[in-house]
Amino acid sequence: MKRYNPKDIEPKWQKTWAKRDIYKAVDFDEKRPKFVMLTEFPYPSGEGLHMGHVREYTLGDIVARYKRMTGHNVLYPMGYDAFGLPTENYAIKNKIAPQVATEKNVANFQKQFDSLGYSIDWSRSFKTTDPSYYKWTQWLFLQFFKEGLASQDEIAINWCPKCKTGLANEEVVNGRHERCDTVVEKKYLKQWILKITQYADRLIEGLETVDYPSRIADQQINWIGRSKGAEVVFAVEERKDAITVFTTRPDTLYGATFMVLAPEHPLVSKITTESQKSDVEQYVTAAGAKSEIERQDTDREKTGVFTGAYAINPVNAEKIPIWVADYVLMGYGTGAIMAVPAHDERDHEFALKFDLPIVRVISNDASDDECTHDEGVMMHSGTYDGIRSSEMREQIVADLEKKGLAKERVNYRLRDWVFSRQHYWGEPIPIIHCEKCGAVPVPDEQLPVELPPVDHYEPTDTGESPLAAIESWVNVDCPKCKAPAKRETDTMPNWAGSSWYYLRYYDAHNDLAFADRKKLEYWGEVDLYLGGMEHTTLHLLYSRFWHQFFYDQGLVPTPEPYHARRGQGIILAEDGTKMSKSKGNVINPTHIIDQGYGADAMRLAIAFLAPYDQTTPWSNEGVAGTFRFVQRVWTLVQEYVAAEPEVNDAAEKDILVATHKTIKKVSEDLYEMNFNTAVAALMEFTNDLYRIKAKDSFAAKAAWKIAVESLIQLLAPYAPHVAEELWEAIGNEGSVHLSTWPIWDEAYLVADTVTIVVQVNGKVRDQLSMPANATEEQIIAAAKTSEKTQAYVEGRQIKKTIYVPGKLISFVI
RNA sequence: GGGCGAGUGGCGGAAUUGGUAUACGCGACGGACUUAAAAUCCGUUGGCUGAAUAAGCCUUGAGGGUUCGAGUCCCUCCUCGCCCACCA
Repeated sequence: MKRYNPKDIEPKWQKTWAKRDIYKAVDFDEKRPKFVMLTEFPYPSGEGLHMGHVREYTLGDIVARYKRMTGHNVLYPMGYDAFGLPTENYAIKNKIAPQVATEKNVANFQKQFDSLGYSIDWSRSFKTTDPSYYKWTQWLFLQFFKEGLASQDEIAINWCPKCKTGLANEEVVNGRHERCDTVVEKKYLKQWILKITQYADRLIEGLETVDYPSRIADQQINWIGRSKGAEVVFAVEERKDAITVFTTRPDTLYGATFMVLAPEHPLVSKITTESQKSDVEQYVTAAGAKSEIERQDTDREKTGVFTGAYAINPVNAEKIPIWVADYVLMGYGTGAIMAVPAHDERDHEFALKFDLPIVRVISNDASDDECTHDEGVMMHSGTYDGIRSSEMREQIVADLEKKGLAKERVNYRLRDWVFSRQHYWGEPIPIIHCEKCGAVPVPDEQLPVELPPVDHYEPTDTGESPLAAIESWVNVDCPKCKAPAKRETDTMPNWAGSSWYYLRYYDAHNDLAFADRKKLEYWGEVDLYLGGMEHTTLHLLYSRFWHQFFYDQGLVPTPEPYHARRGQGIILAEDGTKMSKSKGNVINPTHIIDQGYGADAMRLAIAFLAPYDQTTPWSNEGVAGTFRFVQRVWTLVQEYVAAEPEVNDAAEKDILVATHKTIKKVSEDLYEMNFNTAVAALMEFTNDLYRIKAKDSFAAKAAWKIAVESLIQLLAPYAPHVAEELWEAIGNEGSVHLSTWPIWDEAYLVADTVTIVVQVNGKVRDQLSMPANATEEQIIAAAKTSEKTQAYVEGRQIKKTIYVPGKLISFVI
């Protein structure tokens, strides 16, 4: 008998599958239901695939294979998200073109992909850096531009001094650039902006129509941060200026005892009085010099300075001082607040420090000197005294609105998307700047605007991309008026190409459109999208925004891109910490395969490890375990093949019951994505078959045939190579992966005998094996007379008997 | 400070949603095979008391409650993880 050695079978089948092209997705196949399985495409770094990739793609592959075997026309595609900083940095360091570095890395990734046995339709693959792809990224950008959703503005942006580029709000985590951990700075730059805030409500509402886990939906809703409130106008005393504030608590207006402007607020310099001028200027300069991290530190003591000016509270005409303080942020609301120290903790702290008046306007359970934001009954609020604060909230805005001093408003935490990067390795923004015509889109027939070759890829300190140095490329004629004009030299962020890539899989090689409408309609929504939780407020949000806009433009047939989203957990190192190069605890999936475990054992180990969405440490011993399991299956099937045919039907019933039980369990688990318990069920099944074999050898050949075939088929999504090899070994024609998934027969799952648990006062005292058709009376009688139960029941009064059919009897004494 | 989630053997994790807690795997221990080891195969393996594979008690982060019965439901508390955060 041949021993199980993955090296003998895995490369062989990988080649055969590629040659026979068995994983090809068929456009317009109407006979079978379609299923689009998507996993996030990788960034082809120099390091190759890591465990996180392998978990995601393996689980995706298991689902894709299962769906294929259940009769679906499956599209499981893969591509490369290749623009971005790591490749650019690599190119700078090694003085090679990023195009060349990308080719090299992609070739390496491809080799690794092949060795894992994924059922990907590679005919639809592409890189976001292919001009034939980014032609359409540019074209789609121009649709935003034409609708006024992409524009260039000079605004304060987050700037990474190390990467020398502007960043989107989503890329800044705790004041640092999420990629390189450098503290970001504020910088005023002319930047391209995508107006994602215009889709804020749609991005929230759309979540109700899709199947996302609540933690993903909640996180997006949280990030968008919709809050309902009102804008209220405060006049500045003895001036024509007015300060508009945003508040979610207009009910506390009578308690506003001062106002605070952000240091960057344009009114600061205008309203500051002569005597306060130097203090205010000093404060504003100092605030500007602080890093975002310092600014955002909530433990910091409040600072601020009085402007010398006063505002008039519109509800009671009271004169209240206007302060400047950096706890008010220019980027949220209007950059100015009305301060209500009695009902807002930050204002409270500020008032205490600077000895400002505190006026309580809501009466509730809180003690007098306590700051409380709870609801209650109004006080010190003129004619509103005595009504509920929640009622007051609506009324006061309506009343002020009549005087033009307030209006309802919704505010978002979400910021518009800073979309330009001052780097070489990205899609050029297809705009030409003409002195006369302004920003002019590059005409469709001139797309793509290809990246020109340059000598130096280094970013500059000036906020200009290296493309600006290539005069022959920059200087062009205006497409409109033919006057001399200049190309936009900023490029798009790495999130651009990934915002629509799934659509390209539907029609990867189309030169006339980003995808053919009929193909978009045929494939429709992505049925299942598996990816990392870390993309919830980045890629996932961005691509939903793009898709919703495309839908509005009539470019795509569905309002949302992904029907169901699932996030897989992180695989930690064996010591339970995050894998990292610096700690030297990185597990390389390729090594595991090469060590002799093979792809099948590794795929099983990944599936078996834990629920897919759980963060869990990796275990090398775990792969050893799944390898042993594959080996046991291998040996069992080989022995079955070699066994002499018999006609004895000794264990037929046991074999078929185990088989159908397992088919049911594995099918249901796969449907629910409970990969770990499905593998456990396959292991149990194998153990059962070994037990039956030990007792009766391979008698009941007919039943064994069903059992072995089912085992191989159920195993196929997890361990595709060994399943294929064994499928052939038992004499089947064609691929197991194109065979029909077995169906269980409930008839085998109805047991003749059931185990009834006997409890006395809630404690288990005995188990009875009873015929399945035994009546309640028979079971109670048996329970009462059982030897073990008697010791507890004898001589006592049974107060109550509970009978759960087929499960238990409980006596209360 | 706000939102979400989780605490079960030495470890990763099961538990039909209120009905035999610890499936499956790892590790460990014992045995078979072997000159020996690896590999493989067969056992045992939550804790305590017991010679026991007799019997009993205890056990799902802690404490209380509901129930004939709670890992599962309710209340209080503790710990950990993720996301957001001077967001007005």
